[in-house]
Amino acid sequence: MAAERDRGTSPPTISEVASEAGVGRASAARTLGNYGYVSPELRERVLAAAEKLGYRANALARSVSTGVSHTLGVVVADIGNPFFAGIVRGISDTSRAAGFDTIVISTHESLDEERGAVGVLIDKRVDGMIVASAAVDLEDTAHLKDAADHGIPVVLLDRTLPHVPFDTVVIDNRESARKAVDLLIQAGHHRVGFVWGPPVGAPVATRRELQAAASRYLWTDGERLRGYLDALDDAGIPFDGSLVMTAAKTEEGATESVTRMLELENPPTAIFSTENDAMTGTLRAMRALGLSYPEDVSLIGFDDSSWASVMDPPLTMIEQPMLQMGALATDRLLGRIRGERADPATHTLEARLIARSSVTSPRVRVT
Amino acid sequence: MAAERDRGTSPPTISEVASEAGVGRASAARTLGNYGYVSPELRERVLAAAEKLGYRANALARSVSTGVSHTLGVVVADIGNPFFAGIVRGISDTSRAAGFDTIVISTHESLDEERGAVGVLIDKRVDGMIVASAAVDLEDTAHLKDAADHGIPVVLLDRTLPHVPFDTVVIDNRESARKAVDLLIQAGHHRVGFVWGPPVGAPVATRRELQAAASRYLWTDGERLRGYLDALDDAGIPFDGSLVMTAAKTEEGATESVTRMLELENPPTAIFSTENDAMTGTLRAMRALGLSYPEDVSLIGFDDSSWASVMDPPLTMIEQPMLQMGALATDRLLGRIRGERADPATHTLEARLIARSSVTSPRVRVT
DNA sequence: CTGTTAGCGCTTTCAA
DNA sequence: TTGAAAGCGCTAACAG
Repeated sequence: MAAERDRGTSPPTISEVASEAGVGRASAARTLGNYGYVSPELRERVLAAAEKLGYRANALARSVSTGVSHTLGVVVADIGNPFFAGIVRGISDTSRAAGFDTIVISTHESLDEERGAVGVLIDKRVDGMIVASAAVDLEDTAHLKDAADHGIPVVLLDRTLPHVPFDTVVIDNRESARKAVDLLIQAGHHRVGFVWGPPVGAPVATRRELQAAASRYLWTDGERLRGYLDALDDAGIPFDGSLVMTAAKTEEGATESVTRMLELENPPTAIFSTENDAMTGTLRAMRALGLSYPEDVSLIGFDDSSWASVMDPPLTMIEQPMLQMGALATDRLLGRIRGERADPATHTLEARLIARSSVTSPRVRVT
Repeated sequence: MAAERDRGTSPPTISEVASEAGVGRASAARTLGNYGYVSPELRERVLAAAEKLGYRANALARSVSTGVSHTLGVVVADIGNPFFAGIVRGISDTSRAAGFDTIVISTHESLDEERGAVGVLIDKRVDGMIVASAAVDLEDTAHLKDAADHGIPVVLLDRTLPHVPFDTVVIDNRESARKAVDLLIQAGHHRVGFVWGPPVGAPVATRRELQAAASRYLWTDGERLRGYLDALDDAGIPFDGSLVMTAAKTEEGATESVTRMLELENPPTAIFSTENDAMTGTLRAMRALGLSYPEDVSLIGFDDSSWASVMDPPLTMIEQPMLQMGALATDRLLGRIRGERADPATHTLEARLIARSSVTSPRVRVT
């Protein structure tokens, strides 16, 4: 039963339209649902009746019948984060154009919340879902497999997962980071700080230890770290654990870490920050120490924004194609929903390094 | 009929669980839906069967029966805009905690898209909706009334609408703007530019003309403009149309307008920008002209961010309580959904002026 | 407590 | 072409 909704005020159903028009339910349904054959004459009467009653199809009931909801699920860590907001904007625009709406859920980077979110999306019978998963290895992906088992296509966004049969859209984190750090090295820097590493707490001593730690955390962060190491290797620069941030991934954590680095006997002459908050944290630390860029330390950051370009001097940044990522992920998902059968593929978009004025040669050290 | 979904792969239904458990459909439904009485023994068997089959309730079917979807609709201009992203984050968090998911739709500030969005949400039988409407007067609100007529509570967010029976959550735009401009005036400024007025194209000559124009555009912008005029009035400073931006509301528009103002014979000594992009556009214009703040021109902007505080010098900004706005709007909506009957009210949250270092006394003019 | 049965609003088969 | 009737998966009266 329809609970205790006002029988009088409740929206008109297709049956009511049918009797108002003096035709059978099926004919009303056919014209209102745009399928099957209806004579122009009946059609007209049904339309008039619908108009008169203010009829609106109940999409839920329709979905129960057809098994199609025209709704997509989107699971991200934090919709308030400009990066994800940009992605969601891309998803939203392209899915809406294709006639799909999106249920967006923020998981606060918690795997448990993510499981709940995916569960709810399955229950609500979304036609597909896009997820930026907090999972790091295969054992954490049962919920995604669950969705797939229910016949719901999944595409992974921003983060890959090993050995998992889903289309995936990411950027070339490792290569972007490598290019950025390489730019710094080419400018003459040998000591470059890395802000936003695996949040293990204490600084890490060996490179092996660091890589092990990285593999237990977010894929993107790990990749950027690998890119950093790649650049160091290419240039034959030895790894120094004291130049890698391992504090909590917050702006404050970044500020503290950078402060510590900058107070080292042999401080970094350049810093690469891998996140928006890592950059603002870095700037805050420098400010407090009375240091300027690029004179005292050269800077490159991730996630370009209008602000980065109006800083004085403007910051050299890596720009992620957020809208494109969202659009491509949606595109792939819609393809699967339409029944495309190709093997799952990983699409890697290129992030662009926007050279501005926060990089220069290191000052000759006065010892 | 369930279209051509694989009968074999299709998710198990409550009937299948029932027969697997060897009980009646109703008992299975009761335990799986957590209602009515079921003996522990049957309950156990049902649960086991459900587990075994990997049963998940079909929320759509449930909604058709109960008339409740546990889904909220959110309609904003642009989910990619950090302001709306913050609001949506607030909505998402508090609604999820109450067991509701959210369908988010971006309308690109188009009334037509908004109408479509509201229509879809009605069709999908959301239990309520929160909308930051692009409507400016009563005639544009038929779609909202439509939702209400369908028994769907609506709460307005960020923008009020006159003579409309909806709960509304906004900030005190006018008063915040007044305070900001007053701060500038108290510092000694008599010529303060206003960036982001009604986009009428050409500069406006009279104050009356300006106000008329403002009333045809976005409510928030109009209010901020009124606050600006209030502050001028309080200080007895005459209105000067050449100090009000009327170009397109983009960063480029702001840059051009500010450039024009700054090249005036008698340029502004302070600028109040009412949007994030208005501020970055302003900074860009100043940079191009070789002007610095606060020496050459004092600055106050709307929508604080991490970046504003790491600028050198840090910018004085007005901070909108985005999360709170979203949370409060959701709270009001959930109240209505629960059946609260109080008269619709407008809740005005306070925006905070964060004084930093972009305001100083005007330089004595060397004529 | 449990099962039978009707019903939610829509789609879709099937015979007329 | 059209209408009757069955079906989607679930809830909820109702009898027992």
